[in-house]
Amino acid sequence: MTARRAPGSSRKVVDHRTRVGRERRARTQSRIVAAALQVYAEQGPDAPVIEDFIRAAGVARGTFYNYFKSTSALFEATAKWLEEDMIVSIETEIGRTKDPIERLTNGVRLWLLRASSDPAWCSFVVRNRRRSALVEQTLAGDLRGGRRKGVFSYPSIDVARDMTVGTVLEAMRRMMHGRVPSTYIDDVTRIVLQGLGLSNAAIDAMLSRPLPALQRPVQRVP
Amino acid sequence: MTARRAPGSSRKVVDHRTRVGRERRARTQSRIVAAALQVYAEQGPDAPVIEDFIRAAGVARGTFYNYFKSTSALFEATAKWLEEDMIVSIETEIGRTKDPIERLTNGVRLWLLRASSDPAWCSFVVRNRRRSALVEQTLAGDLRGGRRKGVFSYPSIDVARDMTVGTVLEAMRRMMHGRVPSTYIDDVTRIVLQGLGLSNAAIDAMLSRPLPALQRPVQRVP
Amino acid sequence: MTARRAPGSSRKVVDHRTRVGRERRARTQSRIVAAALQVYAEQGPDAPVIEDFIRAAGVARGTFYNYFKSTSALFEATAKWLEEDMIVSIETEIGRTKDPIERLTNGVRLWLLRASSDPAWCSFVVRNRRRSALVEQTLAGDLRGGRRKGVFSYPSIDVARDMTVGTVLEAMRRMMHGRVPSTYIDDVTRIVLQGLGLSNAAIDAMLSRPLPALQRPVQRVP
Amino acid sequence: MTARRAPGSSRKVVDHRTRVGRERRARTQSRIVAAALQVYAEQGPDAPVIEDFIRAAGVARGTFYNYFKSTSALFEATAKWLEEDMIVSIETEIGRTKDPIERLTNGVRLWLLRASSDPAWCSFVVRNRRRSALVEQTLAGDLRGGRRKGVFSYPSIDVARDMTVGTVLEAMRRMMHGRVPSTYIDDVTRIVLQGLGLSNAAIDAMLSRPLPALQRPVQRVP
DNA sequence: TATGAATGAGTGTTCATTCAT
DNA sequence: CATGAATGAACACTCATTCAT
Repeated sequence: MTARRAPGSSRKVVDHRTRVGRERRARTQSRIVAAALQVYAEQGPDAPVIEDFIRAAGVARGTFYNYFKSTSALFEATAKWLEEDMIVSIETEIGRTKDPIERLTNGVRLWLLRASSDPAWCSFVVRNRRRSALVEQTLAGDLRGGRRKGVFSYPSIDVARDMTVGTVLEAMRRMMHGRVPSTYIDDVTRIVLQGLGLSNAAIDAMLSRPLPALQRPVQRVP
Repeated sequence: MTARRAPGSSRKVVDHRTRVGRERRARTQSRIVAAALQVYAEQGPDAPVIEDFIRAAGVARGTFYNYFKSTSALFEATAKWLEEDMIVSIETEIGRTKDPIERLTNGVRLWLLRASSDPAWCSFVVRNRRRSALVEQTLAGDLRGGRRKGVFSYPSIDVARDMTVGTVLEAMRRMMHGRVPSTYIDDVTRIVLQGLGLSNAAIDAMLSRPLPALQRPVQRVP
Repeated sequence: MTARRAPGSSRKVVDHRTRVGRERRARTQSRIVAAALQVYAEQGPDAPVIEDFIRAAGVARGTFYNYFKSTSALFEATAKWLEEDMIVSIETEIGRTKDPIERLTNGVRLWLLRASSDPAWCSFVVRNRRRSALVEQTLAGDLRGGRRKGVFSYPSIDVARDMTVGTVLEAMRRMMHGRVPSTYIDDVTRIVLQGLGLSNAAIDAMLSRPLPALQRPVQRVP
Repeated sequence: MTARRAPGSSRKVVDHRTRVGRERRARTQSRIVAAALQVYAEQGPDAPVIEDFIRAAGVARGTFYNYFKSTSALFEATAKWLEEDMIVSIETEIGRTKDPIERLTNGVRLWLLRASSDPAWCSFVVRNRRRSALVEQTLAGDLRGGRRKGVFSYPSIDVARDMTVGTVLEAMRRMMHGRVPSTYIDDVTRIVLQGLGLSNAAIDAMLSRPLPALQRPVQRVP
């Protein structure tokens, strides 16, 4: 019996409209964030203006403000998405590993691998002042774990963290500005491990293990 | 009104005026640069506006443009002066030292000492994207020297430089955002030396040497 | 898909659809106008934006434009409906009365009564710059009638109208911004009548008569 | 001895510069406020946009914001200046008069005279929602005084005020939209006084007195 | 040379209106 | 018809730079 339902307002139609609308909405939002990532990568966090974002995303000014209350809201959203993406991209790989030394080694390698294969991501991370809390926690855990096992040796956890993060960031800066030799990623990893007090033999052993490939495509938007 | 001036006295007066004028000019320019350093330290390189500079320096808008063609010219001048100041401040101390390991050790220690005692300088250096060519050259020389002596051991000069600079910058960032323990500077130096392959005994020996004090006052303008 | 429809049944279905559609159409239009009245009352005639109207009415943006060509069309419609509503609400009561003094007295009283019991209406009327032609005509007729009977006495019809309308509007403004004593409505009526030249005795006589209640519910939409 | 004073920075010169600057500043501010009054008179308080103000004043956008932080700040300034101007213009005349009935009579007459001779002022006052506190106080004082003398008779001070203000505002609205007969101002005053309970004889006596001319030029800006 | 009033291009944000679904 | 995503003209406000005094 269809008489109950007012003509033109069937539930199916509404659902379809809602679904299509939501999909389009999600797609546009993704377009804007993806474009913003590129823009931020090229210009840094302060320089770009709205015009840059909407031109890159191919949307109208008004459309932008349908999705983000302000330019700083866009930056937050981009950074947030990036953080979540990092979690998925990297933690997926090293999540199965329990050995903190191996985790840290492969974490640094995969991080730099991504930086070299995804310049926009690399540039955004370098230029963005805020660091991901989750990454910090993971790193601190591995640093402590490696020390507890008697493999890492450093004056304080803060200093160990500063050396690791600082070196990786500086390496990313170098990648941003030109090509690096094919051994560069392993070289950086090696000097970080050396800074953490690993013996040469242990470093060689760690680096001889195969690096798990980043399984998920690098370019992806929510 | 020039009729008042006795014939023949013109040159003397001009000389006096010129001299006084030059001195005043230099003084005003210094005021602006010194104020700008504070402003950049507080706000970073992108945020401040002309109003901030002239308010901090206590000059009028027009006066500003008598000394600097544009705001970016002010930034250049500030960065240039800072670089020259660094050369004087640091190189003065380690210039007498010939041993590259000692030079690098004390260079890092003095650099961090200055960062902790001069927050404006620290903040400016961290936030400024450009690196001083002179510092890079000096550092590279010492890194190569230490390796030639068989004390440093690193995969490549680039990586050694990235680790050293990255660690120091990250340490400065930490200093910017809060207090650090009194051992922090030596801890950072220690992990850098460890990253460069120094043995623990050698590190202890280096750090037990007294640190030459920064002899010149830290706050000084051209 | 039209193949489903049995031959010959088309008209009936269309009729049903048309009727239901018309009813729904009228209902939606009423919803929008009623909501708009509230919005105008709260924010005045210039401040509200489309978003306010559609949120208050619970319809989509597109739906709004199915019923009103523009926002100013909505304002016109709201004002027009209000005028028609006033006619019904007030004229219904005093329409039976022939004595112009009694008509004017009760007109003012009922008008103020409505203003005090229907803040949205009051606010809209006060803030709306346009005056209803019908009210003006009715008022002018009663003012002339009262003078012809020798009861009203004023310098000119324009001035009499300005005093009456101005006083009532100012009273409404007062009601909008706070509470008034229970005698306020009769006090306002009294001073208007005094301004029109009525004797104290005549005023007392007029105000002692019972005020016919507003018979139709105040909140009603076309 | 002039040697103490640095060349080119003599006190006289500085003073002159300061004085000239201040004068220019005051002149520009006046230009903007005067132009704004015209604009508000033509368009009301909500409609005009920055463009209207700067075109009317003949200044650049930036100049506007050198003087007023926002458009609402301009409105406040204009209203404030107008209030102060009203005080000078009207109170100057009736300030000498002590009799509250005469004060109120001439106050209403002068007010309406100004309204008819200064359309911009009239329009601004009518369209501006805020009322001057000083005018309200003065009016209330006179209304109470007249009643104390047994000349005014009204149900309550609020109602007397509403009738007086409402009538005058409605009269001003009429003036805004077209010409009025030469007797109009006295007619309005007459009906207000009648509304306040004055006898016809007393009204005639009051209106037969000569009206003190507005002595200060009407168009003037701070 | 010092001053600060004036300038206008540039930018962020709003909002009425359109239109594909 | 109902929906709500997309649009872009319009607007408020900023700020580096110029220039008359």
